[in-house]
Amino acid sequence: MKTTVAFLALTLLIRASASPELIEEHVFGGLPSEDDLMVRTAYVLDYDADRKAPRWVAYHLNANYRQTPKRTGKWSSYRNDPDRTDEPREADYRGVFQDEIRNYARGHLAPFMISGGDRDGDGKILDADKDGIVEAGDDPDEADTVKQVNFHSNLTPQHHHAFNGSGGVWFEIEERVRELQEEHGEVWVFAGPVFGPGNYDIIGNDVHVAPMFFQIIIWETNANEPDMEAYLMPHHQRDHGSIAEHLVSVRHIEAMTGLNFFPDLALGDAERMSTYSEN
DNA sequence: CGGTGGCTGGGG
DNA sequence: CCCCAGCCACCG
Repeated sequence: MKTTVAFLALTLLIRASASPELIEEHVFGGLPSEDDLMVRTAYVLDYDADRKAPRWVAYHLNANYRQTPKRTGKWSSYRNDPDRTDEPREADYRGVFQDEIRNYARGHLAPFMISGGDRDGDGKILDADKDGIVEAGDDPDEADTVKQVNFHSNLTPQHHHAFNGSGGVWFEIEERVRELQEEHGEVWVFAGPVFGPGNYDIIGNDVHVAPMFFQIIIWETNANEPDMEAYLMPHHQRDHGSIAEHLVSVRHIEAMTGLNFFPDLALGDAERMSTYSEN
């Protein structure tokens, strides 16, 4: 038993230490949980195999990373995660989108728009002219970064017309992320589903549909005073009003999810309890 | 399996 | 018009 625990601890340690600099970059203030970490070039997530969904995803975003190839062709294809076998698959979503009520599409948690930029520091990006074709001057080394963001482990069922698609509240929160990135230069984001006690809609082979989702957007005003907006959004609600109506405290999201945000930061109650307003 | 191309829809 | 979020059929 002791050796099993030691082995598990060692395994987690090795996984985490494989890319400590990426965890440091993407996960603001420390890991909210540490069950099944997956470290990718553009994002980090903690996977919940029982629900076939991430507990959370985290990413750092700046103007550089927004330089993605056009989302078309191979850059728009969803792919199976080569490092998992217990993730949702394309077949799990089959026919669901056509259902008027259960109009679920595959929604990115770490969005496509963060998957670009010069990550290896060679001065080149994948597709400067956004035509979707790798050509002379492009950096093919950045192709994996784009493909990773389209892995099924980073996708969950999201109601397209009421939530994920244009006009939906998730779509508008992602617009808010872009807006804050442009305003402050760089932001950090946590996003994920909220499962409480109770029953959930299930699609395909035991893929759980979250009844709510959260996003926390963080930026730095100075080294020790992060500013942030935390949102909690119902999944099935077409008329969602202003996104400001969904602002909550980080403590609220922690209570709903069991996660522990910013464990490495000495944040006072003011930061954790406040509800932040737009502008 | 990966790649191509055409489609829906809201908003600026 | 473009952007962004998605869908599907079809082909090698």
